[in-house]
Amino acid sequence: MADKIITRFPPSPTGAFQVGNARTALFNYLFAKQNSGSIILRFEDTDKARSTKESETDFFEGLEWLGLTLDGVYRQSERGLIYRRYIEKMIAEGSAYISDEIPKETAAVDKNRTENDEDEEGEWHDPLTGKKEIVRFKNPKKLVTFKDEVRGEISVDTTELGDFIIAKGMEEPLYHLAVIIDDFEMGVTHIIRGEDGIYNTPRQILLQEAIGAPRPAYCHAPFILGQDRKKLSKRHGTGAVKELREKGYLAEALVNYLSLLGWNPGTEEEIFTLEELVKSFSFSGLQRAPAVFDIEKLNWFNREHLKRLPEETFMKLVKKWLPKEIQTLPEWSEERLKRLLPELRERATVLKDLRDAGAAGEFDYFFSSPIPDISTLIPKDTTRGEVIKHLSKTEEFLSAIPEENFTKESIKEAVWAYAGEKGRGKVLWPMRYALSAKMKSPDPFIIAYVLGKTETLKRISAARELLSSGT
RNA sequence: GGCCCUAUCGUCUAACCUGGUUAGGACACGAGCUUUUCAAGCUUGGAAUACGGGUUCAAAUCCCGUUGGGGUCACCA
Repeated sequence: MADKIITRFPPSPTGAFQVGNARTALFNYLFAKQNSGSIILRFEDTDKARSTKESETDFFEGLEWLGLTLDGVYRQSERGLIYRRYIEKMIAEGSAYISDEIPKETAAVDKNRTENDEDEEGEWHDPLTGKKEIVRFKNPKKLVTFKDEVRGEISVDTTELGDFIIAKGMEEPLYHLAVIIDDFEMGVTHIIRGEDGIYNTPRQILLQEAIGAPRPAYCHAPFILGQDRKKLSKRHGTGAVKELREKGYLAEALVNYLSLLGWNPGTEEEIFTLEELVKSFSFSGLQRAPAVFDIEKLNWFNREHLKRLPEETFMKLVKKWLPKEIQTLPEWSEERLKRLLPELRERATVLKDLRDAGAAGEFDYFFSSPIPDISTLIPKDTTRGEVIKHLSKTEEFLSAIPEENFTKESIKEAVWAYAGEKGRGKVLWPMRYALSAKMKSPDPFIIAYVLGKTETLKRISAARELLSSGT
């Protein structure tokens, strides 16, 4: 009987939730769910100086938004007593010892280290380091061989590591120690992380062996890089999950795209829901080389997922993203908005496009009568008299359509033959412009349908009268 | 820099393990069609096995080297 599969997502809350984090969380989630297991969220906040609550919040919100529900939350900062137990035991058993070495005197150095720059080179030293009980690991200095699900067998000689430091105090373990104690205590069976974890693995294995913990399975996924082939960061402008959310990307789209960065399902399918990914995910589809994040492809995924949204869901999003001002326009109505939905869905890449276009007045004419410009109403090579005639003909055709059958198709059908005969530009341009007063817009049939029969006729006749009496 | 990993269109990738494909798909890009306009849509085109050596009847595929890229070398995580 196999043990329950348990994976974990262990971010250090020292910065924003990045897409790289998101993908790691996603893979852990997929693998756990696929095997009816669970996934733990563990904040690795043992570095008190750099950990922040804001960062934690960003991770929580991002994870929730993506729909990755985790099965438990831990903070290493709250587990001091647990670590003490292990550290004391290791010392008692002789696998660790207190080093009386004097701390490095580094307080004055690196003071001008750049803020907020995670890629900064060079060592960082804790200026506050005082006299503490530095605990070192008694390194057995041997060759450690482990299996990585992506790269196969990896062997590393741990001699060079020396008696590395594992704790700054009895309740202050360093990363490696805290990790293996937590993974052991939490029953973690599979460790899926970024490829930077590869070289952490041997020393963690040494530590596991020292405390008698079983060895979990390891899987190291390649990194996600920016267009410059450097690790994705704020510098690229696309790294933060929160930013993508604020631009109106769909969580489904991001999840889908991220899943395909560094992994492939072995088929030519590309559109997946989270549930489908849970079914399809496998370590064997993981790549070995890093992948470059391409916002254009994400855009495509977003459009695809936008198309697939149920109407009610899309309607809610539209109401949320459309500027409030539009919703106070004189002719605003939900029915009209509902008829407009297909058009909005087709034109938007991200939801923010709706907000921007709305703020730019692109949709105003759907909810308030526009004032057309007389000369623009008249196409080239057309006389004012002709336009008046076409407009009144159009009115006549549309009037004949029963209210309940006033659809894009019937509207087009009603005027199409006449427009073909007289010249489409000469008939359709005035019609479209009379309805929208915009140089660019969807076609006149769609606008008329959205406006409804009454309003459409009203606007066309208004334009006609404007021409007849115009200056 | 030492050590490790890696290398197919601009990007994500299939084919590699178990040599024999017109090297396939998607994004992006070009062209055409359609269209009153703008989008969308449809059709279609260009685009890659990093380089150099081997092994073999045959190499994207196996081996070696070069080059490029990534990772890693903390009292950070």
